[in-house]
Amino acid sequence: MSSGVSDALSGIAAGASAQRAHNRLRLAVVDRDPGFMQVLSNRLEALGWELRALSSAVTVDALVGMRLNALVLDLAVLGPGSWEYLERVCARLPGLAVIVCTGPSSVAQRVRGLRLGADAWMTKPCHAEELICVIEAAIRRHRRNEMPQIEDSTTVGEITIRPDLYQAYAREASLELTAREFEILNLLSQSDRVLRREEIYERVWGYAMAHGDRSVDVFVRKLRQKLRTASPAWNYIHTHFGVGYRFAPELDGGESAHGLEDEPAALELDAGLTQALIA
Amino acid sequence: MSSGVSDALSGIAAGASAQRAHNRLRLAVVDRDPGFMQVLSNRLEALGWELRALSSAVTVDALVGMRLNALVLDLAVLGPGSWEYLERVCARLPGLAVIVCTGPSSVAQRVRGLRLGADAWMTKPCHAEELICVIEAAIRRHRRNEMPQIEDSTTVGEITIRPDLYQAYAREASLELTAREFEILNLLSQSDRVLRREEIYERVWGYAMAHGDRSVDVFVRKLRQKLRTASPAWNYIHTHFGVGYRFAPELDGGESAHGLEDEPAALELDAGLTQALIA
DNA sequence: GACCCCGGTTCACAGCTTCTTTACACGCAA
DNA sequence: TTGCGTGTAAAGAAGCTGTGAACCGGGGTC
Repeated sequence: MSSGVSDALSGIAAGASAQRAHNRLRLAVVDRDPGFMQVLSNRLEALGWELRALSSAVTVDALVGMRLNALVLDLAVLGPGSWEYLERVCARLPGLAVIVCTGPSSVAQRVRGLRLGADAWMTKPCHAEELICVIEAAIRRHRRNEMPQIEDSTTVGEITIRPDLYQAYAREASLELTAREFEILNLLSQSDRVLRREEIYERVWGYAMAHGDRSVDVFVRKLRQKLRTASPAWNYIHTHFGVGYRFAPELDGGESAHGLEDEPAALELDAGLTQALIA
Repeated sequence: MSSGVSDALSGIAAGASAQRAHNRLRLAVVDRDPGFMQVLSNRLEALGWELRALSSAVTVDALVGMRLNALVLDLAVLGPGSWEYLERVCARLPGLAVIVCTGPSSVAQRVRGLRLGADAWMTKPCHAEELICVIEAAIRRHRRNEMPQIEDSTTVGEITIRPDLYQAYAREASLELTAREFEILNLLSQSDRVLRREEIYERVWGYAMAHGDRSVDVFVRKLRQKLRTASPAWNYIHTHFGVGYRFAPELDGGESAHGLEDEPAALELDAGLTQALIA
């Protein structure tokens, strides 16, 4: 185990760069029209996007692995079961921009597709430029979501969280968190409310949590363990039975377990709310 | 409303209704086609949306004041300067879903509109159902981003309900409600009318109540118990024999006997009964 | 190429909280 | 008074979470 901050740096850098590779937009297109793909490919290359051309449907899990920003589907290529496929993709990857781009269709079909979770419907033949704009419009909103990434280091209780180093510290000593542990701690620490497991999973893993998955619980256990050894007098992660977890530094002995007055977080929250309402 | 308790009551009623209004989606449409508006209006009313029909452009500040979820624009109505208007709206309200719904257009125009920040482009004439789906898709995406879903904490009587913490408080002390208890209290507190058991069950459990199930009664008992110990002077949950429960904070000693307060309740009861009999 | 290390995932079980069910007493309306 | 609906209490069932350990796969090392 390394004791200094410096050792942690190298490992962190790797993790961070992997994360930052997100700057290039990643797009997958399931289509079989070579001309269409060619035009699209040229245009996207000029824009610096990463294009993945697929001539047939891949498993949803494979899509998860691709870490896409957007997906363009030609339902005709998928054949029967295309609706089901569309639904599964949208359910599993709620943060993914899904655009259906296919031949002539009825209103009912378009309604169905949009209701299943597609973000937009383009009718072929269509201009590549327009399709790209539609994709951009869909991604634009998803992107804003990832904006509130606070890069400043914050201190809560005895713990200092440093997003720039992908690590947390207690009295100068690293907690030796793994990348995923850190992401969860960071997420929790940025929210004063109770976070449901599904919420945590979706924001950290990037896709929907499978029913019955207990990964979040296991990571919370590991986090608690490391937090306890680093800062034994404090209690950071609180369980809300039947709901999820909430982050709030509390001194162990102090019976401030439940109440509003001793929670500075509550005040901050209210301030945020009124601010939001004014705006 | 009678005096004394009335102050609290009116304030509460206002708070509750404001809360409820938040749940309804608010949409503004700038268009001059009466037939189109009529169809849309009918459909949206069935969905419970709040529609604001505008026959000409309003100032951006006015739009801000409307607290919309979505805006549908016919560029033709706006006339010259429509692009500029679109751009200003999108820049000022990044969280607003903006859909352009207008007559035939060129690819260049559509590209321009989307680039300026519109979320989707529909070409008239179009089917109302499809337009609604497109609006829904745009809102859906925006919603996901606005993570800190505005969950106001409300205070009724001596009780403060905090959805962000899944908990209720009385004089700074937690009521120690379980998740389900909280959900029921939260539901009741958001409605000032009598709620039938079936209604409560369906909205909290998510499926129909089995005949003879008494879970709701049991939970109401637990809630009353916790409310009583936390706030003994008040009465919050009222039983309407043969119908269901109604939430309304009332001071215990105050003999609500003198009419004004009981009258509306009686009326509601009758309404509920006839409704039940019809169903 | 074989091996090891590490982080992440899955599994099983214990302990506990919560929910449901059931039974009986009480009160309201006819 | 009678019948039905509601309040109350408690026990059993069901579900949730904490925890330790085994398993698996990728990446680096020898």
